[in-house]
Amino acid sequence: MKLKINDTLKREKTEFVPKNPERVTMYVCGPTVYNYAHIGNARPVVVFDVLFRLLRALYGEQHVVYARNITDVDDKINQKAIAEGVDIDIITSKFADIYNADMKALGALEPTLQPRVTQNMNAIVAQIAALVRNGHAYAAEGHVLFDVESYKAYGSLSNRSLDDMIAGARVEVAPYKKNPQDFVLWKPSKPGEPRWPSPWGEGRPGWHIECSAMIEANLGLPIDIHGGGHDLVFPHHENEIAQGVCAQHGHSHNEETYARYWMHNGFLTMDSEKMSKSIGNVQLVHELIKHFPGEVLRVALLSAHYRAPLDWTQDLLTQTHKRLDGLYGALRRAADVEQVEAGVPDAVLEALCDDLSTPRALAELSVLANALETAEAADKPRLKAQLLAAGALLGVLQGDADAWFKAGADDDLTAKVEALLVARKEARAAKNWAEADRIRDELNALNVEVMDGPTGATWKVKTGA
RNA sequence: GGCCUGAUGGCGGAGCGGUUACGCAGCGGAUUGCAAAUCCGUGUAGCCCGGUUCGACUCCGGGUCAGGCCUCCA
Repeated sequence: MKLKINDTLKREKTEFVPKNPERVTMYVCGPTVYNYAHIGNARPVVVFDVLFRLLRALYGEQHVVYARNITDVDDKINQKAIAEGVDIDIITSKFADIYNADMKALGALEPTLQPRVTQNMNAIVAQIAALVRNGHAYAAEGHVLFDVESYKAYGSLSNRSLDDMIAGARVEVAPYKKNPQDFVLWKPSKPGEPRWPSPWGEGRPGWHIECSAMIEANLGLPIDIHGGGHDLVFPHHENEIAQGVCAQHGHSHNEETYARYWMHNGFLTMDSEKMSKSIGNVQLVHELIKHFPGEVLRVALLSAHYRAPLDWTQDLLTQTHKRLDGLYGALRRAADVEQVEAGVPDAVLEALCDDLSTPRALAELSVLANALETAEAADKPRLKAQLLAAGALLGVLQGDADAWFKAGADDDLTAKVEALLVARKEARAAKNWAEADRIRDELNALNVEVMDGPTGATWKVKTGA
C-alpha cells in the first residue's frame, strides 16, 4: 500500500518514496529537558509514534530508523541549574528520564536513537566549520552567524521572503549581524555557564544547529521525514534546512538534500484557549497520567487529524474513555476466543496511509469491534486478531481487557466486589430479587457496575463523567 | 502588514460531486426478574453569497468568522 503524506515544503499531499527502503529515516524534534512535558508536547510524540509504527509495518521493523533528540544545552537549563546550584546534567538527566517515562505511559515506542546535544558537540562544531568554509557563515565578536543572504532558497519552507521577515522583525538587531535575519550558530558562554571548545572560542551552540548537526551525524543526509510541531516551521526548521543544505560540500541550494518530506502537527488548545503559563491552563502529562489511563490520553490525541487543531477538554477525555471501554468491552467478551494470526485490515491501513488519518483508523476499530460482537463463532478468531493487529498499529488495545475495566480498583475493593457478587449470585439463584438489587445498589455505591452475562456476572469500575 | 490553517448534525470527528462514516449523548425496540452491557433501528448536518453542473457538504470565485505563525514555544 502506498503511503501519502502532506509535505509542508511541497505544500501538497504526495506519495512517500523513501530514498532507501532498506533504511527509512525519520527525525522529530524532541524536548528541551528542564521541566515536565505538557500535553501539547505529547502530540507530536504520539502522532509520529503512529507514523513510526506504520513505517515499520510497511518497510519492516529493521528498516526504519527514528531519531528524536534531547536538547540538553539551553538557556533555561542553565538558569535552572544555577537556581538550584547543581550541574546541568543533574537537571537534564532527571527531566529526560521523566520525559521518557511519561511518553512511554502514552504508549510511545522508544525511538531508535535519542541523540543529545552534549554528546554531539564534535558534530555540531564540524557542521559550523563546514558552513564557514563554504562561505555561508561568519564569525563576529565570538559568535558565528549564518549568512541568510548566501542561501537563496532561504524562506522556502515557511514561504516567506527575506523582505517579509525584515518587515515583520520585532527583535533588536545585534550590531555584529550583517543581516537582521542572520541567526546564531555558536555563541560565547556567559561566566558560570557550561562551555565547549571551538575554533571561535569557548562557547555553546545555537538552537537550530543542534538538530541539523545531529541529523547529519546520526542519520546521514538526506533524511526521509522530518517532523515537529507547526510552530517550528519558522524559524527552527527553516534554519535547519539552510544549515543542513549549505554545510554539504558543493551543495546545489536544493532543500531536498537535507530532508525529503516535512510534516508538522497542529496545536492543542485548552478549552479553546491557547495553553500558556499566564492563563494557568498548562496540563502536564505527568499529572494527567495520574488521573487517566495513558491510552485515553493517547487516543484523545489521535482523535483529530494530526494537522488539525485539537481542543483539549474534559468532555473529550470522557468521550474517549467511553469509546475505549466499548473497544475493550468487545475484546473482553471475546476473551475466550481462540488466538490466531491476522494482518491489519486494509481499511485501517488505507486510513493511515492517507496522510496518517488516525480519526478514520479509529473509526475502523469501532467497525471491527462491532463485527466481532455480531460475528458467527467461526469468524470471531479472525476478527479478534484483526482488531488487535489494527490496535497494535495505532499503539492501543494491547492491554488485558479485563484489567482495563478494573484498573481503578485496588485489591481491597476487588475482594469486596467479588464477595458481593457471590452473595448476589446466590440471591438471584433463589429469585430473591430484592436482595439481589440491594447488593447491586451497594456495588453501585462503590462505583462498580455489574454486567450480567450468560456465563455469569462481570464488573467494572465506572468511567467517570 | 506578510504567511498559513480551519468553519460539518446536541458534542467530537471523517470520507465523498448523486448511495450508512465512526464515536459520545438522546430516542424507539430486542434482550434482561428489573437493570447494566450487547444488538437492531433512529437525526430533513454541512458559515454566507455567487458560479460550474442534470445534480455540490464535496469543485471554482468572493465574503464573514475563528485560530496559528512572523519572538523562546509541540
